[in-house]
Amino acid sequence: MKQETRKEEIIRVAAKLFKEKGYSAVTMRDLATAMGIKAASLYNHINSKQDILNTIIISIAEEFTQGMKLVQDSKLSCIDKLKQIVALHVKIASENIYGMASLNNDWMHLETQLNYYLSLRDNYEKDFLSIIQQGIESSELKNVNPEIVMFSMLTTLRSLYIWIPKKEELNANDLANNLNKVLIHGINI
Amino acid sequence: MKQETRKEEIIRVAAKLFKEKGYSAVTMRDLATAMGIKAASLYNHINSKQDILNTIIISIAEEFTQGMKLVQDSKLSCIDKLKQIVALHVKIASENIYGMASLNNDWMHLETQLNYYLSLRDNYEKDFLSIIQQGIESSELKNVNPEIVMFSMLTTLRSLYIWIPKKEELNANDLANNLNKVLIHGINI
DNA sequence: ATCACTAACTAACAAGTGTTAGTTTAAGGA
DNA sequence: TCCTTAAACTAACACTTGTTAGTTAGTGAT
Repeated sequence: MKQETRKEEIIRVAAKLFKEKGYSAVTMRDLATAMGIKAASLYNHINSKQDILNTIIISIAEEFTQGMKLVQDSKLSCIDKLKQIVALHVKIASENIYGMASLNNDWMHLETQLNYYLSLRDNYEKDFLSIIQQGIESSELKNVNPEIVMFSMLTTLRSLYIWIPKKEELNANDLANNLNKVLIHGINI
Repeated sequence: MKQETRKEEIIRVAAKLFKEKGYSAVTMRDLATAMGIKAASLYNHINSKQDILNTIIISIAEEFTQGMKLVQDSKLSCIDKLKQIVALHVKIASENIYGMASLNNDWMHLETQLNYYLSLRDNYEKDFLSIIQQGIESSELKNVNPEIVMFSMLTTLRSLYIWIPKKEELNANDLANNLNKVLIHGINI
C-alpha cells in the first residue's frame, strides 16, 4: 500500500469539496481550511486550482477510455460487453466517488485540457453506441433506438456516484448484477 | 400568448447561463452582458442572484410534485403510472431545458429554500418508489430491487435535458414511447 | 404640463478571489 | 554542527464579486 503524498491528499480533499459545492464555489481558502493549513501553503504542493481539476478529471476519463479499449478488444458477445461496461462504471465510480462528481458537473471548467477531455468522451460514446448497434444487427438485442439505449444506460452509470454512498450494504458485484438485470432485461413480466 | 416580462426574460437568460457554466461561475456582469445592459440595472427587476436561482428551481420542483400527485390519484396500473411519469419528465424537461440543469446541478446553492426543495425531492422519490413496490407486489413487475429500478429510471429521466437538445428531430411523444420501451421492457431479445 | 412609472445609467463599496514573495520552523543526514 | 529539504507561515497584490445609492431619460395618463 503506497503512502499518500501531501499533494495527493490535497487533490483527494479537493475532490470531496468539489462534489459538495462544485468547482467554482470552492475557494482555495475553503480547501486550505479543510486541510488544516493556510491557503498560501497549498502552493507548496500544487500549481493552481485549475491544475487540481485537470488532475481529477483527466485521470478518471483516461481510466474509462482504457477500460473501453479492453472491452472492445475482447471477443465477448454484445450483451457480455455491455455487462463489462456496467462493471467498469461500478468499479471506477466506487473508487472515485468524489472525482466522478467533478467529471460529471465541472468538466466545462477545464481550460487547456477541455478539448482533450471532450475527445475522450466523444470516442467513448461512439464506442458504446457501436456495441449496441452491432447487438441489434446480430439480433442479440431488440430493435430499439440505439441512441436512446446508450443515453439511458450511460446516464444511469454516470450517476452511480450519487447513489453508491447511500447504499453501502450493496457490494460492487451485487450492484453490477442488479443493474444488469434492470438495464438489459427490463422490469416488466 | 402572454407577453414575457423583463423579469421573466432575465430569469430565462440566467437559466441558460447557469446551464452552461453553473450558478457559481455566472456573475451578475455575465448576466447583464447577455441581456445587453449593465449589472446594476438588473436590480430594477430582480432582488438578488440568489432569488433568481430560487425561482428557477422551486417552480420546476413544484411542477414535478404536482404531476406526481395526479399520477398517484389516478386508477392506472403500475406500468401505466410509470409511463405517465416518463411522459411527465419528457414534458417538463422539454419546456425547461435550461432550468433542469440548475435543478440537477445547483440545488445545493439554494439557501433559504434548500430544505423546502429537499423535502419536495424526498417526497417525490418516496412516491416513485412506492409505485414500483406496488407493481412488484401485484406481480405486474419482475421481482427486481425496487431502489435500483427507481435510481435507474430517475437518473435517466433527470438527464433528459442534456439529451433532448441533441435530438430535436424526435418529438415528445416519440421520445416518451422509446424511453418506455427501453426502461420498462429491456433491450435483450 | 405635471406626474408616476419603467428601465436604463455611473460610481462606488466592502468582501472575497487566486496567487506570489519572502520568511520561519522542524526534521534528518553529512 | 551545518546544510538541505519539506511544509508551514505572514503579508500583500491586483482583480472580481454582489450589491447599493443616486441619477437620468423616455413613455403614457391625468
